[in-house]
Amino acid sequence: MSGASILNRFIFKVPPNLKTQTHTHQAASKHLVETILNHIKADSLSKAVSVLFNSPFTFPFSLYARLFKLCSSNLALLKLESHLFTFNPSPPVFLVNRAIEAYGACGFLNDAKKLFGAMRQRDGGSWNAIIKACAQLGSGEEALGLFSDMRLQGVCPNEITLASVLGSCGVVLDLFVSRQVHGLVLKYGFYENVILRSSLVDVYGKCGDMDEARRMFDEIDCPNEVTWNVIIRRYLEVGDVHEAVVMFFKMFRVNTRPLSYTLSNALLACSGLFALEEGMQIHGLAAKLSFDGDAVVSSSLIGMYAKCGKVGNARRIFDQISSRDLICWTSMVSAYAMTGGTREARELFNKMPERNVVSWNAMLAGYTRNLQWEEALDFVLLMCRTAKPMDSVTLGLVLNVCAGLSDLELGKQVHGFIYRHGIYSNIFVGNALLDMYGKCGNLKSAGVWFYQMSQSRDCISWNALLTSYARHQRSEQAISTFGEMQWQTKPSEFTFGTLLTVCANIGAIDQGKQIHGFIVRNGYLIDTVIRGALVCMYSKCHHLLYALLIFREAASRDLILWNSMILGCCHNRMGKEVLRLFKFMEEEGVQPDHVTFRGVLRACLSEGRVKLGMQYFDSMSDKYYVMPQLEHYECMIELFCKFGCKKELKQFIKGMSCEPTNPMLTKVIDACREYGWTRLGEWAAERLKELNA
DNA sequence: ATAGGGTTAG
Repeated sequence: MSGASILNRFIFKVPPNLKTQTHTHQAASKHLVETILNHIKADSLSKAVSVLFNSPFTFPFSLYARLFKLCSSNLALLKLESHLFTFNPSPPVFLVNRAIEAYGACGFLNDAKKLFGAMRQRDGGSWNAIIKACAQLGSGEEALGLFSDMRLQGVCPNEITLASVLGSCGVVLDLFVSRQVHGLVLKYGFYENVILRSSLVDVYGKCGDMDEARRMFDEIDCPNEVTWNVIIRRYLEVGDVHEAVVMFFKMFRVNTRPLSYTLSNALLACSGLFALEEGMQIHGLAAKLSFDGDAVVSSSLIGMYAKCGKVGNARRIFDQISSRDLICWTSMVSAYAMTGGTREARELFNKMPERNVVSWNAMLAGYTRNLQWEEALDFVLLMCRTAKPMDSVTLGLVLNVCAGLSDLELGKQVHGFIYRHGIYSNIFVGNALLDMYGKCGNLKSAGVWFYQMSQSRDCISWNALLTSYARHQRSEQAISTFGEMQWQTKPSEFTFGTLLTVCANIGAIDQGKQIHGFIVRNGYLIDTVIRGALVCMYSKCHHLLYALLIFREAASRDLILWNSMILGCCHNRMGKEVLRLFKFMEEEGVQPDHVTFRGVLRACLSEGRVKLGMQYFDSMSDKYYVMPQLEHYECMIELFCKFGCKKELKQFIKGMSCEPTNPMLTKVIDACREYGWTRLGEWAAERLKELNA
């Protein structure tokens, strides 16, 4: 559509001379202005413009100006502009400025630029209009270039210019240029302007310099609601979620009414902290300030409650929204999907009045989050069949599905698609691709791809590579990757969990200790995952005392940590310790699982406690509702064989709820030969023959 | 006549 507006202007014949306009025209014009105004009032802009367009004479400039401000569609804008120029070959500069602004607001940067370029006379407003259009349509460099042209031509920037220029700095993210513009704000004496000061807070924050942003903020005497919104949003974006919440409550203390978006940002911060209590407090404040039913606030409330696991609350909010938009619906679908309720999510998804990529992604993310790979694949196929638009998030999720299904072929196809569409520079997609190759066991492709994304790696990329090595027994490579990683990025808690497990698997006590030291020296938080991995590493390396020490230091112990300690003792043949630990665990009220019982039964085996072993085995299903698995049956059979308990063995193996396996029967046959239990031995041999027939 | 901020999905 570029150039259409210019063309339009020349297609029209020479405009009639205004002086020849008759009185009847003027009367008709007056009537038509009323009609147009009525259409504007009734929100039917296209009708208003149509009436104007079909009138063979000009209208008051103020009417054109008003319509330019309202114009939201390309078609209406074209008509408006061509009508204006048809009857007014050189309209006043301010009106052309309005036209440029209108093109900018509609996203037609090319038309805005052409109009600006064709102007014979310009004022500061023309420059402001074009700079703003460039800044808001993401052409920050161009906006800054225009600003420099403007100054070269001797046009003096005013406050409005500098506001747009700061907007461009926020697009370009250049701290150096931002400081220069900051200097201009001071030089021209606009420093008392709250909008410019807020923009400075905004720009420094966007460039990631929160210290400078905060200094700017603190210098403002009367920050308004936008200023507060900016500082809270920026803290949220740089990940200082805590400060975001603190600032939010500070805003209340100075009696500033928050914007709906500010409530949203504060709620987002709470979601990041899983801070249900603060979130509910904000919910209360929102209600008091009569924001209930507001779509923006409600969407964020739904997100916050879902993140904190309270889907019921989220649903109640959803039901109370006065007019639900697409985002409300998507938030609710996502709330169900992310808390395990993919069925409810799908039902709601099917009922949505309209959907966009985000809605489809939210649903797909639900399936992948809950490891429902088949459902996820069906959903992707549905998206393909119905030609739904996809974006980089969709593709990342599709790669997760490939990884979950270990479907290397499908993964390669997606890789091809990504390559053809040039989306590979997206870090999320890049990492998903790396993860896919790693999980599918194609370490060579993972390595090649990792090399190719060398310009754009982050911590997640390194972790993905490290985990692939760890998972496929390339322990030394995993450890050396950790060394290389530190040249490019800071390791995360996740990295240590994987690395310590690697050290545990190969008994690399020296490296394990080094990593432990690294964690402590660099002040990382030892969460339950790292603690469990440390316990596991030290006990697998036969440093049981260290393991116990770390276990004891834990403020709270979850099932995983108990299991690590129990299995660690098992590994060191400390059966008595295992049985004691299990008693303590029961006392703390932690529910054991099948892993716990693997340790407990192994302890009974090493301690020769046949009776106790039987009691624990029975208690699994009777008391703890843990289904015995093959490993538990195997352990019991070994227990009976080792200690020569013929009667118990016979009763156990014949009463099993599953068929005895090959190794189980072999073990029984060996035992029978050793103890001379001929009949049981014959029975077992017979079963083994049947099994292998 | 013209300025700043901003909700959802991984």
